[in-house]
Amino acid sequence: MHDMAVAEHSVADPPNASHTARARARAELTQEIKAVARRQLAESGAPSISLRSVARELGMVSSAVYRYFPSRDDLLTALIIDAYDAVGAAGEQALAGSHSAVMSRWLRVAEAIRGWAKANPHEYALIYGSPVPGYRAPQDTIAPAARVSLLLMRLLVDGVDSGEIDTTEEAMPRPVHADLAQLRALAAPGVPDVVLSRGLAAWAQLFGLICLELFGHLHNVVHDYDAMFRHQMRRAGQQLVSRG
Amino acid sequence: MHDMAVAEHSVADPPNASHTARARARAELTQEIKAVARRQLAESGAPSISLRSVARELGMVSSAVYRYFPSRDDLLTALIIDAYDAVGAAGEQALAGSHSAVMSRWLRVAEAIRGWAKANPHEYALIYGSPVPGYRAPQDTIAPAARVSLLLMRLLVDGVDSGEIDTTEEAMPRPVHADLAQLRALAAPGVPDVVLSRGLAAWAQLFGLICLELFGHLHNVVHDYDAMFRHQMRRAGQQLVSRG
DNA sequence: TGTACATCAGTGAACGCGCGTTCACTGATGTAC
DNA sequence: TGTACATCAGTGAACGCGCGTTCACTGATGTAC
Repeated sequence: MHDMAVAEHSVADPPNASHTARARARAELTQEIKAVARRQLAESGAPSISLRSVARELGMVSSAVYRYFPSRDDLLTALIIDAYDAVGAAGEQALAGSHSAVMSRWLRVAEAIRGWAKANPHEYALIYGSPVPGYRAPQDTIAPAARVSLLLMRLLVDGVDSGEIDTTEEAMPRPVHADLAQLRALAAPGVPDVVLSRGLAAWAQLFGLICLELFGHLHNVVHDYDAMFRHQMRRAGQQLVSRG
Repeated sequence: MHDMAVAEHSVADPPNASHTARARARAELTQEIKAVARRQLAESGAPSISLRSVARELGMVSSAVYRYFPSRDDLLTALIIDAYDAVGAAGEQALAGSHSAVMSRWLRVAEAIRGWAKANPHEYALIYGSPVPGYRAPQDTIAPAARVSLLLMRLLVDGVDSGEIDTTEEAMPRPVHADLAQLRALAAPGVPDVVLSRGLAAWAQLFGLICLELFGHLHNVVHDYDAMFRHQMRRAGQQLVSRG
């Protein structure tokens, strides 16, 4: 996993301390601290994660945690990066070794993302819900955050290449075209505006539906969430593949 | 406005104290407390709203606030209700006296909701973002929360009545049909499953896009948010009106 | 293999802060006769 | 219109709590010769 990359380096590391007992202990405790923080996150949300309570739960004194994370924000950052990596991994695993139709791959990714979200609602909220007040995300979070979006981009590229995705052009407002052109250059070579636009629509629908479900806005409206989600994503997939 | 209804009654009211100086002062201070809390919400998010700091800013002692709100949670509830009412009002105002095509009404509502969200991002986050940890929404919030959704329902009913919305039936999984039937009975008489399903899709896309934008997930991807939103909502509107 | 020194992990006490909520109280505003 | 009593708004002090962060320290683990 990418888990440790940032955390390990968040406090100065000895240059070649890869396999000493100390280094192993350090790596393990770093993971344990994150695990405890994640448990507290799952129990009562991001704002109530505190270094002191994490330390307490680990049976160490609060100042000791500062050997591993220089501040509370750095611990939060590590959790955020892990969460992004976890959704990304969940999505990637759903597609692993699968070269089936774009439509069925889309459904698999969508289900995987929702599955992860339902299993880790507070982690989902941490990255896709309201930003934690006072917290400024550092650069380190950008790459992990992009990981899951790249899945959709790859799907679009593949679908266009294989001809599964309808690429009939449509009129596009100039500023929209400008943004889409930049996105194409960055991550989706050969995917025309229409398809990118439909991709964003599908994306918004996917995350919108998950947010509505997770945050309770479909309470008393939807009861069989699984069925509704699958049905909506099937529709979204159809509209992603063929013209609207 | 519906603003005061709940707050006023959150602490026992004198039976016929409608126009005494005391009652007016009470109503005004209730509003002032909410206004200050809203400002603090806008500045640093829901978790950092505190009765003490509100009291401080109003130049009163912290315990005095308890004459108006029996607890911090009740103040939060009042803010949530006000926020729901505000989006609802924004949407309703966008449609006031308009009997134009469903498509243009949809666009107007969508723009109004996004406009309100951009003007009041923390209030938006308060109601549509991650739930405030430890806070349990009381029954009072249900009706105001539904207000804005009823707008879409009315739109669907009107569109079906006028024939603007395509109602060609489609296969629908049984559990999905069950949920939609109940929704129809509750708030959208005469609107067939297909249309309700497309309505939910449009809804998810609308809120999904706003969340993605507001919470920073389109950073460096979209630059002209206004144009992109309008374009996406136009597409969503088309798919709402005619079969997918 | 052994010793001297440097690095690191964890301790314990402290600083300064803010929070929600309760309670007995004073003084002003309202009500009933 | 005037008085006696009840209700209410706001005060000030207190309880008990948790938080992030710093700092000088001890003792263990590592490194270089």
